[in-house]
Amino acid sequence: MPRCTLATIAREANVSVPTVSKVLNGHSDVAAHTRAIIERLLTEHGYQRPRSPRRSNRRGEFIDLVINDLDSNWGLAILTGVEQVAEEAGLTLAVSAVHNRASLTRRWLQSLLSRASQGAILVLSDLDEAQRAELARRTLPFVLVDGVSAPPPDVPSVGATNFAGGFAATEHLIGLGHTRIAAIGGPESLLCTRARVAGYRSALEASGLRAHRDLVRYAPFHHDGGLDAARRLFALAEPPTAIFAGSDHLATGVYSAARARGLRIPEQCSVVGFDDLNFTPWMAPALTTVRQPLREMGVAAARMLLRVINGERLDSHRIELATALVIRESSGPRAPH
Amino acid sequence: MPRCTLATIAREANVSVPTVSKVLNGHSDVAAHTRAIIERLLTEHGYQRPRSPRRSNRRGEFIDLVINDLDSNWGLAILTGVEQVAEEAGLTLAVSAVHNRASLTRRWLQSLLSRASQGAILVLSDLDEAQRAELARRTLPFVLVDGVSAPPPDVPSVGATNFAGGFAATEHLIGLGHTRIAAIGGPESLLCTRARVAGYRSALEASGLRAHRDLVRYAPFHHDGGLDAARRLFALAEPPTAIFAGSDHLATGVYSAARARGLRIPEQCSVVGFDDLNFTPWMAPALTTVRQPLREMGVAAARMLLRVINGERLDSHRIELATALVIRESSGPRAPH
DNA sequence: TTGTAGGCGTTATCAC
DNA sequence: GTGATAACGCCTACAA
Repeated sequence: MPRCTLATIAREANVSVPTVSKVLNGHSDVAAHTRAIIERLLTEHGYQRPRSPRRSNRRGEFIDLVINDLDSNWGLAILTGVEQVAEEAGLTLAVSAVHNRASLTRRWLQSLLSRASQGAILVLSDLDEAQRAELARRTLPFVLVDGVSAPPPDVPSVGATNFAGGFAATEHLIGLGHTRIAAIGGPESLLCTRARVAGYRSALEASGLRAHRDLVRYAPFHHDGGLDAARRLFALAEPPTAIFAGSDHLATGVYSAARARGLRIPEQCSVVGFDDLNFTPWMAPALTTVRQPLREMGVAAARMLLRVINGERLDSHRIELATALVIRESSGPRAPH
Repeated sequence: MPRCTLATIAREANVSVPTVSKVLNGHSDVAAHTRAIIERLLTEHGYQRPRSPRRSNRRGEFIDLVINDLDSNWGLAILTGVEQVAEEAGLTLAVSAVHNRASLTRRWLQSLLSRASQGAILVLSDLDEAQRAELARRTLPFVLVDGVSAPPPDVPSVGATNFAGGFAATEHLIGLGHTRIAAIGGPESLLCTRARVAGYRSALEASGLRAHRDLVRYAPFHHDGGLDAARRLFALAEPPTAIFAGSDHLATGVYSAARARGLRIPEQCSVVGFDDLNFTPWMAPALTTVRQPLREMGVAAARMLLRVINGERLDSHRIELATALVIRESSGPRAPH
């Protein structure tokens, strides 16, 4: 059987070859109906582009940024970095949020395909196999930032040294004399959460301590998540004397829970956060936290994307930027009990 | 002689009517040579468009958001609101930052014109006369959010009740017994700053107090701006017992200055901020501030833009959303001195 | 009837 | 030559 070419598809779809080419390249001048038929045929035949890309499509001057959730000022720092690089490269940045909703992801992908985007950066959101295949057919490059799950080795991705961050935070607390140290991670499904908690466990084990099951919690990345988890921790028969929160927003919840229970930070409970968002120095007490270079992560992801777009080789498909413990006032020696 | 129509031109140029139409509307898919011929004929015949414009150019599916400075999480809330509306309307949102630089503004405008943007929302940034004219020629609508200067009456704009906010904040402090109340505004050139400070003055006057010159300062909207201004205020022979800061970020600077001088908030100095960003409840003490519905402002601006794009009439060219004083812990009665 | 948008084929061209 | 793509302009449908 001969290799499937555009001509094959065109014949079956009763259109001209250029029309198929247009669908493949996301041009807008194809009727939605026609496009659907052609896309189906392309999938059915498992069409593969020739490896050496043809005269490359220098059409739109866009790149896309998809952030799962724009509401947290977490994403802003990344956005800022991406915007800067896009601006320098003379590319327009299209921003969207998908709020963990599959329908929005599909919609975004659809709009991306019918536009002339050169590539996409996905933050804390992920695509399923079919969606990846669709992008691959179009040879639309994408880069993951803090992907949901471990990305396939051939997908470029950017992250922070979450494991090392979790380790450093916990080690710091151990060094202050704490032995009952709790962890509140973000959603358990997230790669970054798992790495941070793994770092936490590892630090405990390295000191001969054990992570008691009750002391590890998972909660959504916001104040109320932290509040709720910390409440339960404080209600334990043997409450922790220190808490490693997997994000600064979670840490604000821990503060609220401590305050509600009349616990003073750090005298009665030390707290360490993660992210180092810009308000942490002004919290009271100022939050000890693991700094994550979010803006730089955005810059790195955007530069990576540009390299892929320009057909340059990546030195590495995975970049992890260093985290650093920032010690402020919310962590202190364990109180003699 | 019959009136000159596109058909006349088309016949003479040996092209179809749609092709002439495309030249007239600046579409790109006409060869330069053909376009030149047609443009010459159009000029020679003195072609006039009919007065009632036909279905106008529904070109790209974009709208643009230009934020002067993305770095502050101030803009994030607005961005979120705009994104939501754009998504609902099936439009892609292009985001850029211009950092108060004229060159970047020019570049952005250039890219906007060469793209297929349907319109733009400008946040805390402004266009000069020529730039406005350029947009008008293309009939590209735009909406201002918190414009730099008072917008011309025919330009749609969205803001908050800054005057009322400044008034409420100051009245609150007066009610607590303060008489030496300082204000730290943002940059003096900004409309929102002037309105907030005017509200402050007005409240003082309404209570028979006077705004001493030394007690009104202007500083850039960030921590260090507030720190610097507050330092100078505390160094006065008669320092203020309360400070109204024109933004929450400025207020964080006031906190730092107070701490550095050993002043307790609110016992020795009350502080009121402006914006109610998401971290203010976790500051210590929790910041009393004037809430500004930033997200809703983004929504309102985007909806306004859509109406203009669709040729609908606006009920009003100026929308001001209400501010509200949120009393927390950073404001308290004047200490007996 | 005039003008416009969308859709798609024709042609030229390019890389192999 | 062959596969794929960019450029261009006509046809059709439709809106005023």
